[in-house]
Amino acid sequence: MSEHSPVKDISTEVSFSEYEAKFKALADKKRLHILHLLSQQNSCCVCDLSELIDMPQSKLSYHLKILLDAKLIIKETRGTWSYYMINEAELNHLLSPELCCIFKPSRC
Amino acid sequence: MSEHSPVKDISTEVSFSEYEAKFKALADKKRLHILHLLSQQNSCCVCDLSELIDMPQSKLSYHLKILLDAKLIIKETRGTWSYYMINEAELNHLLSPELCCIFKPSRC
DNA sequence: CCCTTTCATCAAATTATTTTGATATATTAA
DNA sequence: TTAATATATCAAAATAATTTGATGAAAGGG
Repeated sequence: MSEHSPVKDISTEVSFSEYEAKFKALADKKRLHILHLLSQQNSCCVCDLSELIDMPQSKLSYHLKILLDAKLIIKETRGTWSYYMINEAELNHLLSPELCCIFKPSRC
Repeated sequence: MSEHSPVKDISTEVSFSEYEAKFKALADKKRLHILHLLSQQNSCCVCDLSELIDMPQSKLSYHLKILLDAKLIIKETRGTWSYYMINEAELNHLLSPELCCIFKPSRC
């Protein structure tokens, strides 16, 4: 690695950690399914999603938190309801245009 | 999910499994580092990579296998040496152009 | 043939992630 | 106020992924 400056190495390190978290969030069939469902509605509350995906609420909340922490989805609270929606800008930054049909709301 | 045909559901299922494996392979700092290093050489053998990344050979082989199984890298055997290189087509299909500077050989 | 190098694979130990069921908080409705 | 609903979080159990050190196979050199 002799041709790299320390500064570049540090910033690359930081990127690796950041992307690790985002790819980790994507690295699960159930979460890909959640993203797919969210991409088909404008926004969706936990209880509706729980029925759609046939998953107990605590399990779903666990997975939503992982997606939220990775900033792949956005949360909006109204009363006791939590509405989740796709963070399209973030997915655009991360994924190829070819993947948009599966994981992003705006169709190809 | 009433508005979807079974066929579409099945193919989406298949996609989810396929992408799960690929994102799982990307979901690790060490493997991102390996991809980054490979993207800076045309190809690299395990022993050289092991020194570059300062990682014991068996551990490195474990991670290379995960990347190889996900088809994110390509392996070429010559004698006792195994040379690994980035599978650029696959990464292009998967990742956004913005990520190319970090994980793909051809610079932006 | 024997020795060395390169690499893959294995089993055991360790560590991380996920699932489950229970509980807690906040909001709304009666 | 009481009851019901929506959601988050917790701790324990269950699963899955990673690390480690050892072993073995294949190739090449002397």
